[in-house]
Amino acid sequence: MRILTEKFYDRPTLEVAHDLIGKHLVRVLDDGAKLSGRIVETEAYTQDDPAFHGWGILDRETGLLKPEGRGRDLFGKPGTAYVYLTYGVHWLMNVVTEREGIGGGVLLRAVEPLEGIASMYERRASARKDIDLANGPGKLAQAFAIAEALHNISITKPPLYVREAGAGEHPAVETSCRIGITRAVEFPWRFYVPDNPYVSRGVPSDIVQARKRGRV
DNA sequence: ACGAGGATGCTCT
DNA sequence: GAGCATCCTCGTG
Repeated sequence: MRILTEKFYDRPTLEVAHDLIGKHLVRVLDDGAKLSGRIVETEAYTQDDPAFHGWGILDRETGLLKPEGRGRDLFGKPGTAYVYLTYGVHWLMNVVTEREGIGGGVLLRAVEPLEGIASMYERRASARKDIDLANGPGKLAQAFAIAEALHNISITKPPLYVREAGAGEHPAVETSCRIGITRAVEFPWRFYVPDNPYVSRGVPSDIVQARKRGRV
């Protein structure tokens, strides 16, 4: 099955986020063991998006990029990994999108494990069922041994890449607002496979905020 | 079934 | 010093 090339990621971020659903994320460990999973949930982040890590990198007056800052690498080459630590505890993985110089990223939020499941359980101590292995962005990274060392590497070849799915694997895709954010909560930029049990249990942030308001 | 709270370190629209 | 693109555990029903 074909590996997605740089060209796939060199497109509008929302299209990439949508089209990644159903594809297979593949990780080859140092010992050669292969892990894979079907992508069932993604989120898009663009340079015109206040929730984007690179939001402050682009100077809106001059159009120039600041040289420093965490989100700088989101303006780099499409098809590279953007891996960062959140809450001081969990690694999260994005795929860089859009041509070099334009900011964009797709957060991989959940996969349905396919290969290397026993290996995933070794790193996911609290997982009781396959569903718990990678149904969230932090869990996914842990199951697939994705951390700082893979930041900024190309994801068009081992040890990390995405491949086409088999014929007939074209799941339905639904959208919602994104999960776990406080800015631009109304952007409907989360993509997921409806009724798939491997999708994360998170509640979209627009709903979370509406509930909060209702309680006051 | 929820909901609350803690962990833990990096970044700073 | 606050705020995280989160996850886990331990309460109460």
